[in-house]
Amino acid sequence: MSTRKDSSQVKFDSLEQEVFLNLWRTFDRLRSMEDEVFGPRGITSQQYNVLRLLAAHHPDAVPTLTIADRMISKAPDITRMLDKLEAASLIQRTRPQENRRLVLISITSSGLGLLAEIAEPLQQCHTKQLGHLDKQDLEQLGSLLQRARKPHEQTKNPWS
Amino acid sequence: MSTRKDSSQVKFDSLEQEVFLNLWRTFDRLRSMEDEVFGPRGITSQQYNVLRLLAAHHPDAVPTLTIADRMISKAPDITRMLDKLEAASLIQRTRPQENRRLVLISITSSGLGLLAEIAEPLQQCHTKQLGHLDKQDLEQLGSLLQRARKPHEQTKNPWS
DNA sequence: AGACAACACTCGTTCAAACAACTATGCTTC
DNA sequence: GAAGCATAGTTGTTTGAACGAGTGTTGTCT
Repeated sequence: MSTRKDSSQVKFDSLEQEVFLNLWRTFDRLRSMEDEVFGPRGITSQQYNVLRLLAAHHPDAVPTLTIADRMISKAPDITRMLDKLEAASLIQRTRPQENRRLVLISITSSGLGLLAEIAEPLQQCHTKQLGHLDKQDLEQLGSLLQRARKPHEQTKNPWS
Repeated sequence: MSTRKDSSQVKFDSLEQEVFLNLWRTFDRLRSMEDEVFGPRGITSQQYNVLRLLAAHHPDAVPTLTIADRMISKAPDITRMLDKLEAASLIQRTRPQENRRLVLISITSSGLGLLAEIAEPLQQCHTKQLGHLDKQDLEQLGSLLQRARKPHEQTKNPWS
């Protein structure tokens, strides 16, 4: 049945499948570690990444759908996600006079404060996640991941 | 602000963070491709992996929580997930006389049929996902992913 | 034998994700 | 300058995930 070595208990149908399951498993483990940082602060990792994006543009504001495009994982319900961030006073929305279709989003000082507060424990988490790999391994892993998804990327996102 | 090269539009706080975001992004892209295979068949990728696990043990049955342990991504609500598979007649449950705490799960012939039916389009999907990488790249990526999560694995799962 | 702890799930509730249909605004073209 | 189309978000609804409290079963200890 399997074309792979039988020393493993799990049989994979192909090397590609095995790599994908490895990817899934590894992501799930590392994500659950991040969730332990974000959860107690009342935000999700997706929300955190919105805040980071807005902080990078601060003090400029960013249109709603531009945020959705730049999300790491695609977010079809960006509106409700921003609703929660606005309710928590971490972001604010404005409708510019010159184009009332747009809704511009900007981070508040509370949002910046939360980012500052979360920076250190998050960096500790990242070190715990991947600190056991050396620089060369990390760069190689990052490079392979980029090459793996390259044919499946949409145009003009900031993920080279 | 960034300790990394500024050629990229996105600033990363650390190499570890950059790799994690790469992992997330790549997983999200590849997963959405798989979902296109599973979605029309009415199952999720998690459900598919339960069926695969059961097929590997067939004709033996597997206790509910053993399945939950072996899932790729952890599944706290395994019961309701199995409910759906049972409602679709893909699995069946039995309570053994000798230990009525257990609920043993086994795959039905319908379940095996679905697996057989899905095998080819899924393999095509895997090839589309990662077929552009050669064998050496795939093995290296798989190996790096395993090493990345190694310190965070619970005991005795089948993921070496 | 009865109490109690451990085990294996199950159920209730709340919360987020997904997809599609809809509203509001601006642009174009005749 | 009204009709039609494109743009930019929003809302409705359905579905799945998450967390914890609760139920039935068995083993253990005195």
